Amino acid sequence: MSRKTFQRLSLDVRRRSLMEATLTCVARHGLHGASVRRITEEAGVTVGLVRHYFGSKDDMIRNAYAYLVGQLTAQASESARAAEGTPEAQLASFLRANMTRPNMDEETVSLWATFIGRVRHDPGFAEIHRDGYREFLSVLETLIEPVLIHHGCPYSVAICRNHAIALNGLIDGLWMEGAINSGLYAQDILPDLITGAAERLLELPAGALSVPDIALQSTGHPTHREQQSKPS
Amino acid sequence: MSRKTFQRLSLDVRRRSLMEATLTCVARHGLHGASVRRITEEAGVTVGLVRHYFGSKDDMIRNAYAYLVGQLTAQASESARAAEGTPEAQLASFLRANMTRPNMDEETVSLWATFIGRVRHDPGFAEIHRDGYREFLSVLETLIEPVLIHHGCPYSVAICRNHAIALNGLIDGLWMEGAINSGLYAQDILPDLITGAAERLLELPAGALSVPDIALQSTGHPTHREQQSKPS
DNA sequence: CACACTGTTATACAATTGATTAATTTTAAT
DNA sequence: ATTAAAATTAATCAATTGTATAACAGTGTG
Repeated sequence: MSRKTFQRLSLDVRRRSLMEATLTCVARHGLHGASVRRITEEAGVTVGLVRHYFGSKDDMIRNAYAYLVGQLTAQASESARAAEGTPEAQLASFLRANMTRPNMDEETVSLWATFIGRVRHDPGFAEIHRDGYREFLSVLETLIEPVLIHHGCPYSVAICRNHAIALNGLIDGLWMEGAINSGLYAQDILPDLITGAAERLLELPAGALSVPDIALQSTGHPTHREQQSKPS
Repeated sequence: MSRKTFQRLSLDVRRRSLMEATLTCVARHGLHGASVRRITEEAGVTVGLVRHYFGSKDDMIRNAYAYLVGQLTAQASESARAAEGTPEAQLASFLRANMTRPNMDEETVSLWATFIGRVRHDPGFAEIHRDGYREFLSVLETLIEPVLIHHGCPYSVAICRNHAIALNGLIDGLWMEGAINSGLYAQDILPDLITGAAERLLELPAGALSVPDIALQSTGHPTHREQQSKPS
């Protein structure tokens, strides 16, 4: 009967491995089914390590949530930065990125929702959520501002912020319902749908955010844009 | 040591009492903290009744989720029906109702999010969610249609449906982020914010959905509408 | 009033939970 | 090679979990 062989990993690597295993288990079995044993088995280690790297299971889960939110906001900022070209193209690319993989992913949404449910009663979760939300709003404002100015729309910090709040609501709602997708509509209508909706929300001329020939390869659907998204 | 005295309640009453206790516990402690013992204590009964009224704890929770979704959609339909007057006033009233109590309630949102997190991996939950979502979309389409027609907007079933999807996303997102409210803005800017956003989303003339003097008492804020929506 | 029915309580049970501790093994420094 | 530090395992703990079962008690029926 020999002991399990193991590797000593650096603090960062091991911590991240445990947090990712935590997220995997929470997504798969819910918060209630994500036991320390399942998580550590998923990470390929034994239970004792939880205490060693995090004080407790709850602490590990909080850290995993922060890790998830960090990934999400980083991904969002990334999508925004990656898009080049006009401010319109950047905003459009950001919106479309949130309606396609990998950003719009059912497992991620499940995770996100599960944690959101704990925000109300756990101050630690609340802080993590608030920071992520603030960051997302900030990114949106940065993207919206030059578009409004460029089109000579009525502009002020307050207007821009209100637009960001509304647009964030739209993104969140479509992101969630779209990812969970109940089969009531095809998911691939969403990129065009949100583009049109954003144009109207910001009172831009129709088509202001639609793809200008090139420039949107990064969304994954470069070639076919067409009929289905035309509400008018 | 005497036994606990008790009342024999009708099947419906007892079942509902157990489901409500379940929702209370899930909201307060999360799915993982909502044990059979806590739930039955909350309901004022002993653990054995779970097996008697529901086959298992999981079955009870599924039923509680369906009960919650039923309440939510009923509340939404109610808000829609309660509003009288022009189609614009009805839609406006519906939107505002979703941005104010009792519809916009942090505990309800927490519950909703917690359950959404299980939709992906539990077919029972998925079906319940889909039915609720379909109902909500249907209500929205019914409200949107006459408004579009009345304003001579471009109209078709497909257009109306796309508008409903977008508007539903907007409502869901704002409802959730607003209820959780992280203190990044005042919650009471939301009724006016969503009204304006909906006007632009549907390409209605500015002010088409703003309160026409009376007609909106049912939202709970009849008298003061104005100044506070300026975040700056 | 006695009866049967069943809603309800009380208790027991095996399984799982998160936490703790001591014994080991890896790793790096000497 | 030796040694010391610490990362990791393995085993144990009391507490809690969901379920099952038998005893009890309230309710309406004859």
